[in-house]
Amino acid sequence: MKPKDEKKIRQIFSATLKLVHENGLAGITMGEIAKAARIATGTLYIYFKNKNDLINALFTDCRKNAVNIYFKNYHESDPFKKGLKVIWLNLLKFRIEHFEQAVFVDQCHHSPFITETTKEITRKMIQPLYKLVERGKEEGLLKDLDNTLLLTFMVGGINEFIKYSKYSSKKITGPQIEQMFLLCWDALKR
Amino acid sequence: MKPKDEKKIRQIFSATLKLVHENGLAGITMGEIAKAARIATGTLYIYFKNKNDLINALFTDCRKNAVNIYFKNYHESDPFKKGLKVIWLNLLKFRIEHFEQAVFVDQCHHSPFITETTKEITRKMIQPLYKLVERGKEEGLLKDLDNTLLLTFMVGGINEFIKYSKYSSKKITGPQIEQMFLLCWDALKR
DNA sequence: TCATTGACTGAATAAATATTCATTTAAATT
DNA sequence: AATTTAAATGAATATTTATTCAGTCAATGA
Repeated sequence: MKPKDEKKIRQIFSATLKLVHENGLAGITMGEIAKAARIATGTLYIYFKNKNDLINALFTDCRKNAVNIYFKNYHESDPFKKGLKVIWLNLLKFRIEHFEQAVFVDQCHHSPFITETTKEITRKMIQPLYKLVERGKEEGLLKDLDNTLLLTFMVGGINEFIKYSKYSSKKITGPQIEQMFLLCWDALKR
Repeated sequence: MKPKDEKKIRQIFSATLKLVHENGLAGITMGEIAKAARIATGTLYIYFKNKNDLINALFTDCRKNAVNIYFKNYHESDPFKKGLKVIWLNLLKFRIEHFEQAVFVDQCHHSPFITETTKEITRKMIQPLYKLVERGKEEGLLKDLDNTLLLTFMVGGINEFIKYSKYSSKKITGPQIEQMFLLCWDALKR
């Protein structure tokens, strides 16, 4: 028998991400996805029960990718500020390199495709970041405010800047990255 | 003859915003919009040539609403920090009260509906904010960095925090607002 | 009051899109 | 090499959705 080609799933996923980035969730059809993935429309239905399933599977996949990367190279033993910067850079890098995923995930949050259970994944994902901020407060290095407040400021600045840089197709430079972290740190530090 | 009912346009707009907030751009149909606006499907086509036109008109309307509000109560003669806070509060308040518009506009940026010319509106809209930041730098109060960098950090924190608060349906409190501005100011100030 | 005009309706039609399925193809097993 | 099994195809079908239109209604001006 012929086995399923696991590579096809990657093809389908990246075709979908590309199309959603260009046209949004509102602008994708199964036909176009298949074409972009260089397979027949019917083949999509071998790998996914239907459009809904495909989108939900891709959403879950994106979230997994993201969470795997956040804590890369972070060691509890590092001094707090250094550790924070490692994670902050991971967040930044991931968002720059996988902007398509960010666009897709954002759109999914208001869409008829994603189920409430799938959304739940996102909430679980950010738990470790809460711990990080908690540590910073315990060490007296961060402002003693809502974790959410601190985290959203940390993430919001990154997200917004990358959005603008992508829309105006300007590359982000090394010095800009340093400056961004400075802004972030000045905001959060006690 | 019977005149067009201008109130209907508002009905159509707010029905569309409501539906997009719930189901995203991918989840709206002309039929549902009509139903939510309590009119017949055909009537939509009296006010708008087609779906595309409706969406573009709504987009333009949203942008106008936003820009009208940003500089409310701001006087050049106010000291910089006070003026900044006025505008910052306007941004915040608008985003909280018209979150549906924010979701809609965001989704439109990656959609097959919105034309490049319509998007141009957004770019023009933020020009006055650049001037504001420029003033802060001239007065030596803000960090001497990219305007875009400063602005995106100012806006990004707001947007992200509101997003989280809406998704978890937690009301934003007065003290939180003060704390948010503190974070923002600490980030931007020299 | 009546005639005219254009808004308004919603069922009918057209167009777009998701999904199925008969057939073909390719890998694995005997 | 022959047989089996499931993947792969893409045209056909089903479904959903945008758009039209013939008929009705309501405001206006003569």
